[in-house]
Amino acid sequence: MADADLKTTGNTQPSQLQAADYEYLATYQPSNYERPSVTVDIVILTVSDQDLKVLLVKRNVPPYQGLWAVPGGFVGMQESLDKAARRELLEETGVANVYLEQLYTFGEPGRDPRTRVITVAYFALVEASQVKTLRAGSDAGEVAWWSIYKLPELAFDHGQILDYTLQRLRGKLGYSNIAFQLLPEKFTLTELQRVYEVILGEKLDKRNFRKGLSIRELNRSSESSKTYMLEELPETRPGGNYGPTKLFRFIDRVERIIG
Amino acid sequence: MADADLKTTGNTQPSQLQAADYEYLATYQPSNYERPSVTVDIVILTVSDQDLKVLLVKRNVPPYQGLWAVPGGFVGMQESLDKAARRELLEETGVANVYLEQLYTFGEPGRDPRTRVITVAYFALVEASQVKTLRAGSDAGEVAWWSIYKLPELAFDHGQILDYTLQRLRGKLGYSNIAFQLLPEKFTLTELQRVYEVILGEKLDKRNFRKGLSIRELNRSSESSKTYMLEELPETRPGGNYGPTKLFRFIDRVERIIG
DNA sequence: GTTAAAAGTGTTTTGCTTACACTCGATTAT
DNA sequence: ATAATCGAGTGTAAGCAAAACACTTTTAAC
Repeated sequence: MADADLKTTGNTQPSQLQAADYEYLATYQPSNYERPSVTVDIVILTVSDQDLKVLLVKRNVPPYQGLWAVPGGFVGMQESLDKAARRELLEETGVANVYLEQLYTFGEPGRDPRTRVITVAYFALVEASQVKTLRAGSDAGEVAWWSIYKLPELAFDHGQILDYTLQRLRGKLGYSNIAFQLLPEKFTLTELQRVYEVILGEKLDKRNFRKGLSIRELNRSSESSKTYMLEELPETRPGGNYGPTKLFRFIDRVERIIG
Repeated sequence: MADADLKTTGNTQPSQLQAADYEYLATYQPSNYERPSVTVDIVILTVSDQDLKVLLVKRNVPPYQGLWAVPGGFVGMQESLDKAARRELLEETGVANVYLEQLYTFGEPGRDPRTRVITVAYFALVEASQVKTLRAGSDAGEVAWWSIYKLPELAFDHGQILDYTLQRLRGKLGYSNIAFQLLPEKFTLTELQRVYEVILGEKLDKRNFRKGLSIRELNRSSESSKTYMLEELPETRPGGNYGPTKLFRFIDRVERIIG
């Protein structure tokens, strides 16, 4: 083996062009080849009513008029893909600074009957409470949250996009803290467990679930060396007709944002 | 939770357009908005000389003339992304029917100094022995295999693409059979272990490694109910100045191909 | 004060992961 | 022909993580 302890290549984009490059650029004319359109589609997910919900818009123009679709739009010529995705997200839900991740790029010819459209699909995780107003874009009528397990008929290949999203999300639950993106700042452990259950589609054991969490408890704050995921808060939330429940906070609120 | 035992949505693209769609399509004219160029870049990986190698081409035209790059090319208007990737792969290496997977889409404005280029990156895994001839494309000079751990200076954001590839590949080693794509039909267990070691960048324990494999052994072929990953073959390969080594075969050679 | 509803809390068993060292078989050199 | 070399091949014990499993506590409503 070449070098046993190398982990990644660590390369970044060279910032300097060479002399010949400038010469060439001066004479470069964008060619007149036909080009596909490029869009971003955003699968916006939230957890509410003990269910995993996705934001869909009802198309009020052809093609697929009357069917529901994942919101999306064209990528601007000066706009990165991530930026385009954030812009669409903001336009639809009014939220910014939420978790956003590129999912997959769908580019079958014929996926849009009008013309060649390649779409870079993203998914976003938002807290239900953050979303105030749902605004429809120009070619959309209603906007609504649908259970990802009980979807209406979908336009384009958006059913496939949602399948893929659910697969990715389930996969990431196991080795990341992604679930916290779907909860408010303060939450109970039961609420956290519900998020996992709703995404995985199965009930989990309460005691085993809690064993897996690394929690910094209130009293013994001595061992400050360890790295915890959750922090117990001094506050509690009154239960309805039962006892109060402890509140927790996710410690590392960094890395919420990409792009 | 809405429905506990649902696993995925199971949606597929609706095949029928509606009456209004045809009406609309008849009058549809592709708009004159400016569009980005879309390319595919293929990270072609192989294992040889106990190292993980990537195929690079030396650019003989600007920009980044003289630097090395991952092979790639434009996506045809009637061509799916997977097809375009396979075409590029065939053009460079002469191989078909190998493992190919979409990696990520890179679309920062400015990643190509000429014009806006969005590239859908793929990676391919090939056996070293399958690749006969390396053919350079039109804007490339030399073609060569480089150790992914000792790379030359790279054009565009291709260093980032290779970083990402290695990350994905390492991740997939744990929960998939992807390593078999890098080996010939028949191989020894030590050869298999070398593939894992070269990708992970660390030595593995021989006995523990073998414990993790599920092998159908030659003699006790009674328990046919279990599902094995490897099959012991009656043949052996003569060792150099040591004893013969057993040969194995990967049982489920399906799913080699996507797209 | 009895009931209802959800919170909170440990132990045991089982399986997986890790660490670790010698013998076997064939070839090569003396 | 004998010894040295090289990699193949093989098992066990300890530690750790995962899974199964049930009762008590707290508050509000009646």
